[in-house]
Amino acid sequence: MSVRERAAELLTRAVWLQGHGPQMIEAFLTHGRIVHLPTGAWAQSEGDEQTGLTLVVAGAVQMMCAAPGGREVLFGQAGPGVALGQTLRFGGGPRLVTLICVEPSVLLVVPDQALTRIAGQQPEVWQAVAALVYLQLRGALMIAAEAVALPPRQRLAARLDMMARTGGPALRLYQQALAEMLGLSRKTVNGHLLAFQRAGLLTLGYGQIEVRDPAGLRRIAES
Amino acid sequence: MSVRERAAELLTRAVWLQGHGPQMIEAFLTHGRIVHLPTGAWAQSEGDEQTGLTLVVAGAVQMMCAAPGGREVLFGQAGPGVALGQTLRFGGGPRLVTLICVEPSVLLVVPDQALTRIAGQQPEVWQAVAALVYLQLRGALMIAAEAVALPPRQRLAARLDMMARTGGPALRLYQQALAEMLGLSRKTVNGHLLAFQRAGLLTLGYGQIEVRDPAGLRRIAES
DNA sequence: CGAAGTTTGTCACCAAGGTTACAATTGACG
DNA sequence: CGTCAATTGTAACCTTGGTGACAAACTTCG
Repeated sequence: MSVRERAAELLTRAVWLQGHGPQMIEAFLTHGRIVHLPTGAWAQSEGDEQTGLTLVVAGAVQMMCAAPGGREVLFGQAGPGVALGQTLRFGGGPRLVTLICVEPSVLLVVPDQALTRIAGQQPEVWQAVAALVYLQLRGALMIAAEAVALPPRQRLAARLDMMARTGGPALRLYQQALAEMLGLSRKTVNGHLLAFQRAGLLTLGYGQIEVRDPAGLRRIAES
Repeated sequence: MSVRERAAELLTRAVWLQGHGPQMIEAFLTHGRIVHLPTGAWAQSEGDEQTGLTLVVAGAVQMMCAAPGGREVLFGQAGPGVALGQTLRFGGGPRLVTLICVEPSVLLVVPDQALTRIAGQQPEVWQAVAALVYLQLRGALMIAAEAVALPPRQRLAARLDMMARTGGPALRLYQQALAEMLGLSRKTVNGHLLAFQRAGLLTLGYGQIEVRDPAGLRRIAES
């Protein structure tokens, strides 16, 4: 399957595009650009194309955002099918999220200008972008609630469950990264992960976590 | 000044409405509804008007959202001028945020149907709503980053600075509520607040915190 | 196959917040 | 004006995570 076909399939499944016809997907593919990036590369770092819409087609990216004091904080990791929308025309200000590839990745990038061009033919594109932003708001609130309300053990379980639901049971991420995005130390995360493994909830590997019992994790998260 | 005039003034200042003419504000006031709510009342709890746009005109509301396990988590408090947009037509799903009045409050509520009616005459209303959602996304990410990256003391300072910036230096909230939305115990919050007061950064009162040195708080948050 | 770098598992010590409880204020309401 | 409920200030004890460091296991290059 070609990269383009893969992107089209992911867009077809996207929740935020339901209700829009295939010509919208066609427009994204036509006016957007497929970029291949190596591990460690930053997405959305080229001049005036800093904002727009980005779809992860293959690979995985870490999502970072700015915290008080200019720090960049890792708050999540996204695999194929995840899209991010950020645009200056909605409220302006700098880019909210920075993407960094944690493995060689393929992205579909649709810059603001391209969205404007698309809007010339299909004004509903803004509704689609708005729906995407709304989805992101939901995700961000989820993360905030998780961080504020849950103690470390529950927070870890909740996040693993969430990631397994969106990206499949085999999670490819390092314990260090997992610790960072939960605001915990690696030691603490490692300790709980080992306990979860002993309980049969998951299997640990090198740079990999295989979730075996999502329901069990959810039970822990809610305890 | 009448409630309606007050609402109009707040909307005129709203960042997410910049670029839209006064007829948009007029539309909100005409198709929306002014509601007076007592302390403890829930906003947006009436049948099919559960989603839409809400503007706090007077008073103060607590913002809660759902955490894993069906818990409701307090994550912020909003005063006059703050608006929340949530609509089923952007991605669907249940309401993201629940509002509860912490004092007698006046809200301008513009339900989904009203927005649809407005859109009949002014399709740009969806762009305004999208801009509002984008603002909320920024806020939610800020809270998430704060919770994940900052230790308790810095987190408290950062939040106080943020609240003072949006709602003025005299904050009307209880230490218990402040502790909840930061994910800390009241004892910890109280301890740091007393330390801040000794350092001359703020003054404590009964159900009130008066920020005197925002720059000092920011310095602590970034340390 | 072997070496270098990275990731994971583990330790001891320490600091910091959580829990529970109680007194002292303050505000609200009758 | 007085009572009651809520909020704030404070204490002792304890659990828990953070820090820094190190060995073992795994990848990935050469």
